[in-house]
Amino acid sequence: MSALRRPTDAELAILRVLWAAGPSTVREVAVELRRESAYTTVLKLLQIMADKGLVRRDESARTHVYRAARSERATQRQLVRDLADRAFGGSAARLALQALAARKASPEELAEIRGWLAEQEGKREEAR
Amino acid sequence: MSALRRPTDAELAILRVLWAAGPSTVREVAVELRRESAYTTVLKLLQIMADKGLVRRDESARTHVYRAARSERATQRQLVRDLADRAFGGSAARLALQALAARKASPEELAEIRGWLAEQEGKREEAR
DNA sequence: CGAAGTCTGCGAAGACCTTCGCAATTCGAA
DNA sequence: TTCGAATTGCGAAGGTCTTCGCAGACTTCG
Repeated sequence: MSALRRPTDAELAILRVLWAAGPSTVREVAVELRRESAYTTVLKLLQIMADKGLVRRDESARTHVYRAARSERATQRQLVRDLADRAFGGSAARLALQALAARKASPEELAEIRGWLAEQEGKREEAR
Repeated sequence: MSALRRPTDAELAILRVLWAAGPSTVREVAVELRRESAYTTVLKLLQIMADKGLVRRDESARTHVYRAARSERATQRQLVRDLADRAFGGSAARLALQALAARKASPEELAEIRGWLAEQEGKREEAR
């Protein structure tokens, strides 16, 4: 149970399915990834992920049901922190700036960022 | 020469040294990473990285000198895009927001973000 | 009941990553 | 020139990741 390691690529692909679809059987996940992986590959990965603690397994029925152990949010944060440490000297803000420069943001996303900035302003006001 | 793969952890650690120190010998890199890797490990990694095209090797002297093939900026962008694709549905802006939420930004960094937002405003004005 | 289909567990193969010891070569100093 | 130190190249070992075939158990349906 090495809970601290970041999910691998294949694991993340499976987690994405689980986050989007909720608790799922092996078959459901495999169907969602059909072009990418054979059924037994998905099964094996889910078993390994259960060992690692990345997913929880409900074995009450013959056909097991898996769900993500951590939320998409929490996992994203972990990945962001990890990347910030490995490639941005620990600065998540510099990572954010590179992200903004790397790809165009939609107007909605820009609005969200503006909102977040305004929130920070508010906090600074309070702190005076 | 599989130029498209992202650098591994150990490779990134070496690249960080090369970006910070400029072109360096194996020994210089190894000294910088002394607690983490033996000399021959660094050597082997640099050789592999040269094969992959991650670093360039100057062999004109007996002691070879290595330098990063791509800038820190460009590599950061690649990593950000990669993470956006793997964990944020391709949206770099959502990645940026998670990054901002994940760790406190310094006032300077906040100012940079404000500046970037202002720049976006300018572009939208022009587009009218 | 019996056949066909589905599911899990097992094990193994191949790819990559990271590590490092050892041998051969070269350089520099005594 | 000869010896010791430094450097490169080689190859192998051990780990993880990803893949999948196959066997055995269970279910369903005719």
